[in-house]
Amino acid sequence: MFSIGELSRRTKVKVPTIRYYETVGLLTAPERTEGNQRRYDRAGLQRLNFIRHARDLGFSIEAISSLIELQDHPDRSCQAATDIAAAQLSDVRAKIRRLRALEKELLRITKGCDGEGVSEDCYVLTSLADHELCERQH
Amino acid sequence: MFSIGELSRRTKVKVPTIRYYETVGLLTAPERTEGNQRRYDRAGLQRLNFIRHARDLGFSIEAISSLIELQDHPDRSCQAATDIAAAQLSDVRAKIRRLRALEKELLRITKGCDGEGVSEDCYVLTSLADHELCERQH
DNA sequence: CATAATGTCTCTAGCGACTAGAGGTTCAAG
DNA sequence: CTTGAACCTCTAGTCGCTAGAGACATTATG
Ligand SMILES: [Zn+2]
Ligand SMILES: [Zn+2]
Ligand SMILES: [Zn+2]
Ligand SMILES: [Zn+2]
Repeated sequence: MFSIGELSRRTKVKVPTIRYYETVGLLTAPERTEGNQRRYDRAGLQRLNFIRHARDLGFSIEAISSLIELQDHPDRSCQAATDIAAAQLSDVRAKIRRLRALEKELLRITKGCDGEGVSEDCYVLTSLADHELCERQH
Repeated sequence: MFSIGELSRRTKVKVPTIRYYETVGLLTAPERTEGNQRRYDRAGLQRLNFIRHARDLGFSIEAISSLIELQDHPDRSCQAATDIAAAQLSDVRAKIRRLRALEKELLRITKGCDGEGVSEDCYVLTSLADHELCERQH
């Protein structure tokens, strides 16, 4: 049995975030002391570690909710879990593709000016004003 | 002189977004008709195109504000503009690095289960519960 | 010229995932 | 028993929009 601060230290999740997870239903409300303070057990710790790991991997709160729901029913098919993970992977890949396109254009833009000149002739500003100068879509 | 709807059509920026840009000071308030409706000119169109392009490249509203400020003073040094663009590039690259690490782990995780089994034995769920299974930091 | 349809106005609230702060209570150490 | 850190709830702010309500303006058609 440990306090919210202790749980925070062990999971590296900030105290207000833990309370936030409780209000949105990701964490079930733990026991309280007589003085109304939260006390967590090993199960609470594990659950929060799960949440933190999934958040670090970019899963949404909603997705994590579904995953936890599944975890709580060991006999159910895990199809939903693999679907969620696959969706997350393709999401990440889409983001990478987009960012790579941005990187390309930003590289061209930053290379075009050394910052020694004056705003009027700046390639950075000119490029931003005209998408036609871009090599690809983004 | 054209309406906000016309401006929206020409720039592909939604009407409420245009109004939002005005409230946060990105767009200067345009003239109004007698009936209080906004009327834009060519300069307004150019400015909004600039904003949209910069937003598409991931610049923050604040960064765009600075860039526009600079654009309005053609005689100033453009150092700030190149700094902002360089910062944006390194930001994008940091995001790419992070997402690539996520992609790696998510690939491992999704490969580990075909979704045919049961929640209890699911590699997706097990992996999320234990960061030790991850090959790298993320 | 009257009406109807579409466009526009302001204002407020909501999204996701927190984060910060105020003002008050409880706990643990000395 | 006192002190100070940790805890409590509640509200509001972050970013960049987006959606909706209810009212007014403009434009197209008959
Ligand atoms: Zn320059
Ligand atoms: Zn472009
Ligand atoms: Zn599985
Ligand atoms: Zn991990």
